[in-house]
Amino acid sequence: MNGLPDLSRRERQIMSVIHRLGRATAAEVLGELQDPPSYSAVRAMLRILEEKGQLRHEQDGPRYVYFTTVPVDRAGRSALRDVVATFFAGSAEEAVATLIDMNERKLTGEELDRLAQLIDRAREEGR
Amino acid sequence: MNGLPDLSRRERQIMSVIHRLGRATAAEVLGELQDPPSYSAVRAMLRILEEKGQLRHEQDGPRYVYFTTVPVDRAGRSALRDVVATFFAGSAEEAVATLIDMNERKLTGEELDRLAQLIDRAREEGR
DNA sequence: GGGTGTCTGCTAAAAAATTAGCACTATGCT
DNA sequence: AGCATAGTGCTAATTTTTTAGCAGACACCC
Repeated sequence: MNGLPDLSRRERQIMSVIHRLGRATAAEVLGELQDPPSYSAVRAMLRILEEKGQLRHEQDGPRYVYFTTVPVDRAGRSALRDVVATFFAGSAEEAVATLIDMNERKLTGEELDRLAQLIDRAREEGR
Repeated sequence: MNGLPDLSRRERQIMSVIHRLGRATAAEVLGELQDPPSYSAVRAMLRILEEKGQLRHEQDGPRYVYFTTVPVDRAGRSALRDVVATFFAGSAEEAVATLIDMNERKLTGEELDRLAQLIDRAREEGR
């Protein structure tokens, strides 16, 4: 039922940071963490996440730059699927409605136009 | 940045189950878990989650029925906010588009109609 | 009445996560 | 050359999670 592999607390925090940033060094990850642990701790986590196949790294000069193995859009879908299943009784409609409601003031006219178009297209697909 | 309190792995699994079910006994939670630990383990988790203020319980005859302190819709919003921030660079539009895309075949005409209406209304609000 | 099943309370053990620290290398700078 | 800085590799210790197990209460059924 759960698409994401079971990660521990810090592991998830760190994955979240790297998904946000795209790529990141240990120092950068550290900088993003709210209750920063030691540099060492972060490096250890990165190493473990790499062992678990969640991350990979490239050498950039003297340092490692980490990036996720699963591309962000795929991970995003997976995360949405979980949220919908857990909190919205599997109803994508409810989730979308909530998202729109939450962001009413933030969504621009253009964005809303594009979404309207998207819905139109979905309606046609479903015939 | 993260709305949900930091829970451990099993703790999150269990919270997820209870959010799905609404209310649940230890046995019911156990039944929902994919790689079921012992009954005892589940009970311990429930107790800890209650200590942490995530759950509360009522007595139902001889047994405890647990439910979350944060209502599911509020927790759902929080979860969506996190997902949008982490995987969609903060763009609600992208998240909505992805949700619709993921569910094109699943969303009924009626659901799409309601969403279209919702978007119309949001457009009017934003003026 | 006695046995059986299902619950809680509690405590202790095992496993996993998380952190810290030291040694070593490369790089850049003066 | 010599020094400071910023990295990695590795190992060990600490802390938190996670699990198991036993004892007692309560209900139910034969």
